[in-house]
Amino acid sequence: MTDITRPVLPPLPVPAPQDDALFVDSIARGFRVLSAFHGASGPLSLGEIAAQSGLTKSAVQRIVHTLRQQGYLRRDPADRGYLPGLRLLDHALDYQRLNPEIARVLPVLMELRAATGERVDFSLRDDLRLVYALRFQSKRGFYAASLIGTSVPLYCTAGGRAILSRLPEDEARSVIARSPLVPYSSRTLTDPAAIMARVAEAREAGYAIAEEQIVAGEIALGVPVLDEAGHPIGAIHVAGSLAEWDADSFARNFAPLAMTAAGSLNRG
Amino acid sequence: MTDITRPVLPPLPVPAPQDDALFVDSIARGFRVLSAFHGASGPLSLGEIAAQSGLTKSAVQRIVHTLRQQGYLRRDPADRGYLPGLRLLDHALDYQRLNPEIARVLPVLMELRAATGERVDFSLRDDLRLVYALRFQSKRGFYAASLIGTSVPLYCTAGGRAILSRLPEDEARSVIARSPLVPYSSRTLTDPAAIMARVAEAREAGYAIAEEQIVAGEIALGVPVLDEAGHPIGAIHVAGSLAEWDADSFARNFAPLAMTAAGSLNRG
DNA sequence: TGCAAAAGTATCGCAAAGCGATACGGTAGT
DNA sequence: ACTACCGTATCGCTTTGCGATACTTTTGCA
Repeated sequence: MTDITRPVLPPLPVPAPQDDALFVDSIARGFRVLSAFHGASGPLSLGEIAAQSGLTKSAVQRIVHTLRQQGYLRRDPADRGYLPGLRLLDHALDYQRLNPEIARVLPVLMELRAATGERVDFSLRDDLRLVYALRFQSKRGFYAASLIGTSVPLYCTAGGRAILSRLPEDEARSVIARSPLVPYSSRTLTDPAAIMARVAEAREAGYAIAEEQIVAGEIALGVPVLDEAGHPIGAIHVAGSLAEWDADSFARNFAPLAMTAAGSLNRG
Repeated sequence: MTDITRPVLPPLPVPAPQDDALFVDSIARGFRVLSAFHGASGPLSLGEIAAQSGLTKSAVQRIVHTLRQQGYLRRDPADRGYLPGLRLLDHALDYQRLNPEIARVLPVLMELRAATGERVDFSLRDDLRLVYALRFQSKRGFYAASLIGTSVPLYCTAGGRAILSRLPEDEARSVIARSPLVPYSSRTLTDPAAIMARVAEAREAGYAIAEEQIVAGEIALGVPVLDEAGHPIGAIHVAGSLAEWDADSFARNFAPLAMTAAGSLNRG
């Protein structure tokens, strides 16, 4: 089984600290502290947090104190450093509950799960990455990576390419240019031209297929989900195992279902 | 299907703003703003956030500005007020990844899911409530309430009673006394003595059974998960439908499996 | 066993940073 | 057209959080 404590994806596309303005609110500092854990694979000490977040140990001390009071941070049970706290889940729940896109997609995704029998999920775009927002597992499988909030890059995922295929050509190129093109598996495409070729195929077909771009043995089919204006905001995935399917049969079986599902969203 | 935008549970046991000290960091203010959404069932305007959080509109304005920059808040796509932002999921993921209890429980829970074929989940105690941290659905069912971060009270859930059964008697009483004893369904027990009686049964049996305490038609079995010191920190649930099971057969089938699972954790 | 390194806690004064009041432009809904 | 109300902007005052320093405790290694 995969180790969930370790970020599955090597360099994890950091979601741009939002460069808009330079001025640093102390609220932002609080989140800098929490964000220090994005790269962590275990409890963090005050010093480590300070190093990661670029803040003084003093500042971190005070902030950690507050965050602990509020339940957003806690000590490691074994008393080695600090860990993210339970209260963070409350906010994640609010996000899921109140997000209109998720509410719209949920029933359709459930139907798709029933129709395909495979793992299906819905993820939302955040600039260069795709963040899993809903996931329904299939009967058995890689539960390990099934956590909400996991994110994957656009350039090497089926859903990501499906999204790129609905962006203006130059914007798609820009996404790829700005992405760190690291190979996650031996078959990950890292050549911009090759990626754009796949994107073009996806534009034509209306869906994208990705074989083992992230995880060995996995095949995924992605279709874009659009907002009212027709801009891609996320993607629906159907994911299966290469032990049971080859690309052609997978697409033949599931592409129509997935596209119907997405279609009902996009004009419904 | 249930409407996920509305908090399923009426008064939602607010997780105690942590009264420890009165001094209010501005970081805490930031979270006050985010927490305003806990009671919301749609986008919130600046004024509504101000009202909910007890802050000035000016303060809220500034805080919201920062939170938006950082991606923790965003405007409603339909341009009516604000909604929680995607970045919140990043932190929820960190919580799940780095939490040692979750890492410990995950494989056991997967096994239990396979062995039972029913919905199983793991939740962590936060004072008076139980917060869902991991959930594996069964083939079909109430996906609606399946979101991570959902919380339920201790006094009327199988897992909650399982936890109470491992607390010192007076502490269990205190939990019940401090809980708002509202009936979620027509069969919810709200009499402290009756609840304690169930807790005593659970202490004896090693597991707790709850029929329709929260959701009509649902039966749940809960076993406590302990830390090294033997204190209950959470619970494992197996949940099924009363259409397929009665309490006795449900317990006969799943109590041994669930207790074995928890047992392997508690002394492993 | 004992020493060194590092972690967590505490204190305190300065100045930066956020708050509150007030005011303005835009958008609905009446 | 008028009236709320929402979001945005501006600007002093002073609250509030930061940084430097220092102390106690725990960890890890010799």
